[in-house]
Amino acid sequence: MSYKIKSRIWIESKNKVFLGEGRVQLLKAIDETGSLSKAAKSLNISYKKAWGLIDSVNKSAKQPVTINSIGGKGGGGAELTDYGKTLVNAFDNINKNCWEFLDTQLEKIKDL
Amino acid sequence: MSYKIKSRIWIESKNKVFLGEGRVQLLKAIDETGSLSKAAKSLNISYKKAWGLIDSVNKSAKQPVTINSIGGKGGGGAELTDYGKTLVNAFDNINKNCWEFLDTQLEKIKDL
DNA sequence: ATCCGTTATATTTGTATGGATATAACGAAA
DNA sequence: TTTCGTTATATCCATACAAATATAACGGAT
Repeated sequence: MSYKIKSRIWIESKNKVFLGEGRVQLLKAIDETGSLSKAAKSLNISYKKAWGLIDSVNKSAKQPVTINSIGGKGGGGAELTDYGKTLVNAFDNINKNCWEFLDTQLEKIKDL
Repeated sequence: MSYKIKSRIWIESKNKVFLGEGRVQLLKAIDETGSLSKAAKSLNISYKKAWGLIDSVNKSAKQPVTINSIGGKGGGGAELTDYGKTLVNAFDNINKNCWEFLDTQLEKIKDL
């Protein structure tokens, strides 16, 4: 029975949360489904919460992270921009590196 | 206007939270004040919450982390064991290292 | 012109976490 | 044996956050 080190990391911009694990998960789901409502369903979160999250992301981002369209073919949709994909990849990379780093730190407590 | 990377880490044992930043803060306050109720006051949390936290810590720890006494001189009190001090130091060290590590990762997003 | 499924938004409802409060048990000291 | 301040515990209450619901706006396709 050994210990595990868990972590949550997030990026802040102007002292407000910009990107975290939940937001990145949502951005990935938007990329996969092409729609904010479908992405919310796939993550079992309410549309309202999902909308608030990407609204917040887009408002504090330097460039658009998603492009949301109302009406038209299929009623509209949402897509991840290239900039959004870059951010998602960068966050995932940092997060994965953090996990690996913390695994090395486990040595310090495994015998306590 | 640059980004900041924030983090919260915690240690789990048997899939339950064992030590996190809040618990470590509380353990430090117990060490400083000699009492659980005083420690709770100093952190502006309720006694109930504080009691639940250290009860949880002690229940999942391999050795006692605090020793709580009821009655007697001063009504009783709580003190951090040597084992508890070791845990607090180990957690603080890992947490600090994590912050430093994440600072190095900032480079990857600072131009995004 | 109508329909459709989506984004966008407000309002109401539900829930879970912590706070406030009350009280018992305890044991050394006076 | 009474006092004292603490730990331990239960119960009730408040408040913040998310869920559920409702509805408007939109624009391409039919």
